[in-house]
Amino acid sequence: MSVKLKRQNKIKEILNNKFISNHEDMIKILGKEDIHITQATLSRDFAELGVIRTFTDAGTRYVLNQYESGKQIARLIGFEILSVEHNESMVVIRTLAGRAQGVAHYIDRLNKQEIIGTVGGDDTVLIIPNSQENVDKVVSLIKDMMMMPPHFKNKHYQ
Amino acid sequence: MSVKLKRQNKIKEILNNKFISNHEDMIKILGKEDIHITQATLSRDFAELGVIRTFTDAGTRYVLNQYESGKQIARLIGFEILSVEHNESMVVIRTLAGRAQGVAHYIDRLNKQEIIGTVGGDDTVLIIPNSQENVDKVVSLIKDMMMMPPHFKNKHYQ
DNA sequence: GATACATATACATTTTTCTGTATATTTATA
DNA sequence: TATAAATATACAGAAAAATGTATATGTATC
Repeated sequence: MSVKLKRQNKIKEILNNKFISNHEDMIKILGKEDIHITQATLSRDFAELGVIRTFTDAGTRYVLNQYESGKQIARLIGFEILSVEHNESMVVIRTLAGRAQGVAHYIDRLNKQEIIGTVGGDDTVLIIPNSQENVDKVVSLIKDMMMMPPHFKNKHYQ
Repeated sequence: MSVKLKRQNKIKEILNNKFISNHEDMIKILGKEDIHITQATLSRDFAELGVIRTFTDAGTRYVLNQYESGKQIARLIGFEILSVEHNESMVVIRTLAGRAQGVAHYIDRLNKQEIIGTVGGDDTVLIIPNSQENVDKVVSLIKDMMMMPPHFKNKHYQ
């Protein structure tokens, strides 16, 4: 696993510093760094890292997507959350110190109709449901999010 | 893995809502929820979750440690970081949107002598080394941090 | 300090994840 | 839209992680 971790970090570095327009290019560059993988593995790495294709004047370029982080974050977000509680009108999440904004951001991006907004402090996230009736629904949403299975399929870098 | 994830989330919930003073209690409560594990596995779960013992008037109590998050976060950090660059005097980390404060916080807590401070915005962390001479050292530190292997030993919940 | 109680860990096995091969599917180009 | 090029995925084997058993180590109590 540490092998995979190192490889994926190297891939990020290369994406940031070189103009990569297809899998083969990346595989060659990795090869020069003594990292030998097949196109299939790279395809999976791109998916996990949330790599996307952009279309520039100079042609197709693969880059990291700052917003869709792949599913790695989904797997780990549960670890950031310490508790989920609520009263009649809102849901309060306690997180590890310093991680509330990241969690709030992630929840925002779920774009759930039942959530009209979130506020993240240092270790607390406040979630405002769109109605008192939906408080329970929102709690379930959050808990599902925490449990989200790490299995991840490729489906076009989505 | 999803099994482990669910179990660990349940463990967190129980720690938040019950007074757990030893492994056996937790194992029994999990059993009622149809989660059957041995003491050895619980010991490992506690370690991974960063559970600590506190000493209250009512006796020993196991709780989540908001500051020492176990090593799960170490694994997460690498995925949050998109790039690490520097100039003569400082190091700049780009992160996934909304995750810079979490990364900055984590770096702060490494308590490295070579780092005199960090500032986290939304997707950018600025790291101030204690001297221009140490810029490279700090970059290495960050890269090592990203690669940190997820293997984790128990050593008294440290 | 000896004994009992509680927690951590070495080792072997089971389960899950990772990877390559082969191939299907998708995307680009004529 | 036919062909070629590029990427994704099913499947099987390899590698790594998770778990239980047995036991060692650590902690509390007398």
